[in-house]
Amino acid sequence: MSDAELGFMRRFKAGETSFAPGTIFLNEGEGSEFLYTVLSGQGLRYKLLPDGGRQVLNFVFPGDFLGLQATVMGEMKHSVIASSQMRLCVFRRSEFLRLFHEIPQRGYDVTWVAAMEEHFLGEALATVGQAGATRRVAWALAKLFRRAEAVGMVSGDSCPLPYRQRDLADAVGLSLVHTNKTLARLRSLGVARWDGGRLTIHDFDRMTALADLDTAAAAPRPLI
Amino acid sequence: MSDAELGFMRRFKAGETSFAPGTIFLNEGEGSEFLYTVLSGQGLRYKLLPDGGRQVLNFVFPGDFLGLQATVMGEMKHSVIASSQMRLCVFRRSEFLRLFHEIPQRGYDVTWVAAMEEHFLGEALATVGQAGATRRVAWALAKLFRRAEAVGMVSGDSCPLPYRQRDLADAVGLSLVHTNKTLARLRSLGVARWDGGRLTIHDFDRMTALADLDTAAAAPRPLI
DNA sequence: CGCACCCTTGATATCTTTCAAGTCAGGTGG
DNA sequence: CCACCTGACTTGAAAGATATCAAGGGTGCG
Repeated sequence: MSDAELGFMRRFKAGETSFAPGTIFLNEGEGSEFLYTVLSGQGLRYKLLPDGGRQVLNFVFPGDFLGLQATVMGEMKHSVIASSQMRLCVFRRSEFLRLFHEIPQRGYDVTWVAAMEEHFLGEALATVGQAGATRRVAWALAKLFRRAEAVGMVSGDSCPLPYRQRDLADAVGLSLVHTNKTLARLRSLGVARWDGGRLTIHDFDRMTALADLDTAAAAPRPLI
Repeated sequence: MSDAELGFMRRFKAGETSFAPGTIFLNEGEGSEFLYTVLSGQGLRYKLLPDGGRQVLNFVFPGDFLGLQATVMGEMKHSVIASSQMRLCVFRRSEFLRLFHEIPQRGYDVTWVAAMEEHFLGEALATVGQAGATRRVAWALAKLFRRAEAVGMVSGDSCPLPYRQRDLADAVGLSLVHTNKTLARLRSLGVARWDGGRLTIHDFDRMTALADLDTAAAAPRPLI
């Protein structure tokens, strides 16, 4: 880091914070004084629908950058909830515009992150819009596993997965019951199992085949 | 525009170009030497699936910024096709990083656009994932009308809509047949009709109610 | 012990897809 | 001008996938 960068970051960073599981710390429709980078723990981005439904937009992992929408568009367009204990690095929204002026390379990195998020949502939309239940669920589990892998949370063939079946169902656009039955099918096929807060992939090749994903690992993410 | 901005833009802009309906000018999996801003005409962003399916990610309107992914991630993650005759402003990818250094405000605008796109895809995902057929189609038509409105393409209660029913079906994740029947239902309800390349909204209130959208107009978009 | 919350499973209802035809308009060649 | 073709739109009927309803089982916790 250059001196300019260090100087800016000192002003930009407001501190660190921690949230307990179940805490909603960014709220759809509200602004936020802060931006966050996830240091540890996992959560969910989601939207509530007027009719009571919920769509999970993405699973939040360490390294994720949260609150950009509130910063550039004035208010959050989705909410974020902690699913496990989360530790976050806190930044001042008020300094955000200056980031582009003082350390342009970091501004570019923010754009990179936003483009990556856009890419992910496009893939999610294609999966939810076009795939049947098995592929949707397999895709979501494979994605989750890959992301866990990218941040070193995998040990052996399993990783922590502190979510509920309801969360997965709301992510892939299936009912809870059907999601449960689809998970049971994957389990009985010997492809993957999800027990006691951990996801285990027994046959990664078959999993990615079901998910229709290429076998490339997740791209590294710039730190913000 | 400041002098710095003008000087940069002169280097950044490579010219203008035009594509005939049916031309695929950005291709999933390929890089692109250029970035584009749409001057006129309409198109589609879409992804092809290995099994032959297609997901339309968004409808392309004047003012849209295309090719960001190829620039920041090395290759396009979706394709773009012209649905009507399109005129585009062409920029050199090679100068893109310098944009952040030389005119940071424009760098911020790029981030704004990316965040907006992310917001749209989130809303699309929520609609496709949670809503039934009528709401999905009503949502898409209402969105299209709003976007046309924002760029002055609406006259009276109708706007041009140079797409096929298949395009809409692939956008909302329904079969062509079911999309057709849903359109017929909206027509017989007197809410909207889509004929001869034009969309007419007879009852905008009922339309937005069906679509579950708020009544706010689309936000203005920075020019790039 | 009883309550909550989550996961699981079977049966039934609903929605959506698929299949199969048929219409209609524009374009082309005789 | 007409026969023919193609692509897009339309419609009905049957098949298939998913949602909803209902109920039981497990676990942690007050």
